[in-house]
Amino acid sequence: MYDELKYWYLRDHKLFWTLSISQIKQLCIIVGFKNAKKGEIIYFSSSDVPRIFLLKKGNIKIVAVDEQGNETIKDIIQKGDLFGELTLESDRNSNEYAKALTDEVSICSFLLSDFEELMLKNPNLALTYTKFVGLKMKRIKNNYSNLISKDAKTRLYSFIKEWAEREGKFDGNKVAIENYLTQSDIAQIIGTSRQTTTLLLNEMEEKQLIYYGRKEILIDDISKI
Amino acid sequence: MYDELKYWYLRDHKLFWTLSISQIKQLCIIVGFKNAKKGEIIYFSSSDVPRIFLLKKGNIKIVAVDEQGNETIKDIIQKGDLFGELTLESDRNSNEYAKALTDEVSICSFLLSDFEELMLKNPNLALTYTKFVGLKMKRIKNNYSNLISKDAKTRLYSFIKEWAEREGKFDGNKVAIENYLTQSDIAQIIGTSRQTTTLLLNEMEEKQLIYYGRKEILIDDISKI
DNA sequence: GTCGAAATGTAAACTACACGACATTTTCTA
DNA sequence: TAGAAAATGTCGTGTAGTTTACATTTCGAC
Repeated sequence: MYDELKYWYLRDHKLFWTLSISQIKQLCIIVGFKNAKKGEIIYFSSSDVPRIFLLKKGNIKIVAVDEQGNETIKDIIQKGDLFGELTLESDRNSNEYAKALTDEVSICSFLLSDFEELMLKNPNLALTYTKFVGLKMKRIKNNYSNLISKDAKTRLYSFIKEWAEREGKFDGNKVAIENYLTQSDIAQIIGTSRQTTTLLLNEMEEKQLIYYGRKEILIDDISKI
Repeated sequence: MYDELKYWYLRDHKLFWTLSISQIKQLCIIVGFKNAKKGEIIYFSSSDVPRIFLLKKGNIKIVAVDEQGNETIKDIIQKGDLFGELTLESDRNSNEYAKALTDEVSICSFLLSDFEELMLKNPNLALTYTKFVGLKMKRIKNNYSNLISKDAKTRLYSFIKEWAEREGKFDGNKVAIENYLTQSDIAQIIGTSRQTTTLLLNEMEEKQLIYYGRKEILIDDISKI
């Protein structure tokens, strides 16, 4: 891949705004690339050197499989998110993989060591990165305390609300969300069975709160959710 | 409080190992202090400037109270942990407070802005801090995926196991944990009712897996949990 | 267009767990 | 050292939500 193109891929990310053009180009030298289509499974070679990944386009889910073969969604990564080994230690015991949720997915990666070096040279980058991670942590924590105390319906409602607020296209109180998740995915995220999710979604549709489609979810009035 | 003492309070924390003595002393100038006894509630004035807190001694829990008055444990903070506003934005809607879980608790705090400034001057600190936050996030994520897929018993087992691994005193396969949590606390953390937790703990005791005391928990063989 | 797989819909039986309602024990405090 | 307040123990009852099991719909590949 041409260096120029790589440069453009990084340049418009918030995290790198504090860097000069030459610094970005320097980071680009060590960038790897991967493209994928919907449904495709992306494995990360664990034997490799630690890497950080940046999702440039599309959405992916990180799935962990335990000994019994049960799948759990560990994370939904969205366009612009960084993911991967944020710490130094890597998980040896669990095998995780990523699956593309949207039609076109592109991921770029760089070595953790290179990123660290850049952070050392550029403290502003470190600070921005820290805030990035902190924000993400806050989100996870909120989900977490939601899961343990509320019932399935409340969890679904707050999931949809949060999703809408994060990604939806607003038109007054109406919101349209591009739906890249199956009901089964949603079920796993909010921690219920697929059937319960189906039931609840239909219930919401009957109440005219939302319209659920495989490609799109329409919310009539977000203040009612 | 004397500057010398403040200096000693920070000096032995992993996060500040990369700093020189003079740098630590500089940070000390802006440190606030708070001591508390078991059961005491520690409020953080939200109208204040953003602060970062460092728990020097003891254990505390962060509790959030919603409109209905339901309490949810948001976090258990241990000796050496940093907590507070890791991002810049602060929660206005929920009122949180901290409660001392152990007899003697001491918390020191510094201004976020001062900490950020120090990070800018000292990129190594920024890097270490980043790893700190990253590690914490990983822990939370693991708990999270545990909560949604497993039943109460499994959740209790993995909670105790993790607790033991983090804080327990090992003697071969035997582990002793200093218990600063009530069964009600544990119940909230793993997301069950107090009664179920009591039931399961007694069951574990019958099976000779653990001994549960209010001051101490003894695990006979951690590999069996 | 046809076929097969994935996604969604529906319903009955079953179960883990919450919840209320106490009894008992331990700890704190006056 | 008594008495109150937490913490823990125990037991029904009720129910939200899982599980199994299949029907129907939708979508993509050929």
